[in-house]
Amino acid sequence: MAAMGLDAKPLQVAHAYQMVSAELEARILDGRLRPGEQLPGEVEMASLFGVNRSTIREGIRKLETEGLVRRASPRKLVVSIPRSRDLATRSSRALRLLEVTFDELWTTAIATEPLAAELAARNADAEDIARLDANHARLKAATASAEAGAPDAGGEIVALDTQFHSLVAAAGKNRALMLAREPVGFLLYSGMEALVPRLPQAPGRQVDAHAGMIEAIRAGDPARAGDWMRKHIRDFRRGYEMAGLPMDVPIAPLVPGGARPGAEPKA
Amino acid sequence: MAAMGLDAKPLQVAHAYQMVSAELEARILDGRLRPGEQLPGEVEMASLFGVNRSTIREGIRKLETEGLVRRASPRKLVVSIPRSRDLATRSSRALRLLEVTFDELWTTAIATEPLAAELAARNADAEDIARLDANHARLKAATASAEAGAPDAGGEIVALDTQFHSLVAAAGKNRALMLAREPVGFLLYSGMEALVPRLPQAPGRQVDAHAGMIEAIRAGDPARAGDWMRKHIRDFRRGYEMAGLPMDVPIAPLVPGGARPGAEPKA
DNA sequence: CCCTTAGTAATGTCCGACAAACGTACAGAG
DNA sequence: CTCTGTACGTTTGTCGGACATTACTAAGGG
Repeated sequence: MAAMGLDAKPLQVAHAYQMVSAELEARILDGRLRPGEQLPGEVEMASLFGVNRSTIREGIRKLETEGLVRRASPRKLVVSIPRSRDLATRSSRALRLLEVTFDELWTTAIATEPLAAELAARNADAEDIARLDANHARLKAATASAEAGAPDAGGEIVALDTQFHSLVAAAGKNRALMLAREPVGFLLYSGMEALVPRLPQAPGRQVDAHAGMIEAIRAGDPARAGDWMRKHIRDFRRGYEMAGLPMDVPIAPLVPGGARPGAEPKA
Repeated sequence: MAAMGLDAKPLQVAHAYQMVSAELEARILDGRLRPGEQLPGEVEMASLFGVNRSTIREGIRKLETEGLVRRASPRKLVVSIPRSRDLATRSSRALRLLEVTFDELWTTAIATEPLAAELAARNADAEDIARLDANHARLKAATASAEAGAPDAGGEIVALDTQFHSLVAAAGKNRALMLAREPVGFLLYSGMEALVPRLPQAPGRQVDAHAGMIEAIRAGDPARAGDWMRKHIRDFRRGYEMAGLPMDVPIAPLVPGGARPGAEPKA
């Protein structure tokens, strides 16, 4: 019974909890339910949809996970816009599981990050610049303590650098770019963790580049901000090369030291 | 009671179903559970974690929504890598809810799309080019039927254009870039829906640009492929301007014709 | 060896129940 | 009069059990 006129249509049965989430999702997406609006309680929804409360719960769980719905307080369920923070985390996780290489991330970053810097130079307001300054102050402090031989300063430098680039993107006021670059940046800059111990001069160069970029953004000079960013990103790659780190292997391998036997699920 | 030394920490209670999903998620992310591996049934997991089956279900629902787990068949729950398709859909939805403007999307695209074209020219294999050719054939057909006055050809042209750019990105073999550009492209090219009826010559120019790009990719000429893409994207903006469409308003407004009264939730 | 068929087991859904927490209303203290 | 504390009803989170449907499995027949 190979072909009888139909070509392998999925035809997945619609489960009740999926219909609940699909229905609510549709109402949110077409504006019938608007962000901030509160949803009725589980019991009431159960009677509205004509299903059991357990089913409603599973449907809500799906929307909650998708970020279309959020708990304003433990008892208030409100419609909301997915936070880019969460979306970025998800994408970042997926990229890690896909075992993307340094090269893939870097190639993407060299396209997005300079643009973010240029936009920042055009659109940054006083608050953005204050945040960049604050970040830079903390980076200088962390760099100093790293040079003094502090043990855990590397991790903080990575976190601050990641944040710096997010702040630059945020200052650019382009939400599409922010969402697109965030997961890439998050993963790419985490690769610096491996760089710091092998290249002691890296943090110093980084501090200079950040300083130059902040200055260009403050001056409202897009070209200069973009140039600093390009230089900064290229420098990162050069550092990676000099440290002898490979660019064509997963940046964050799934199983660093091999899977441990025992402690298996399903026992 | 403004400041008393603590800065509003969330301190959210950990619910059982959250611990279930968090535990499984941790095992997936550190490699103890590997993609493809099958998970035990709900009853067994319930006894393993010492919670009720309903609780397990809610936890699994979360992982399922996140894409870390998938049903290979209705009875088989396997660990999986989130599909970039799903992630892109989510991000795209979020951008729409955020009411991003044409300008934001376009500015991001002018940075990512040419890069995708360049990478495609470097890395495309025979299958990629075959897919591009197939897409282009269908686009030519749709364009012809649109010029002949077919009613619904506009929608197909949009879908084919969106797919074309995805195919180009896929041919570039950079997964980070694919993930970053997909939601932006999806939303941006959907804006062409409004363009086609007002600018009858647009599809023709589009066909030419796609043809040129495919040719450059086939020839393995990154610079030319990138140039075609830049031209194509700039042309899109020009078309948008010429059609008198605004660039600084949401590309896909949430409430197109105003909210309808009645049919409100919570009756 | 392939196909059919019966049996088993798992999922999806429902029902009912209860403790803990959250919100609210009200009473009392400052 | 405002603030604090308490009592109450409500809602959520979790539990236990139950059932129909339907995948998988394995025995049986061709």
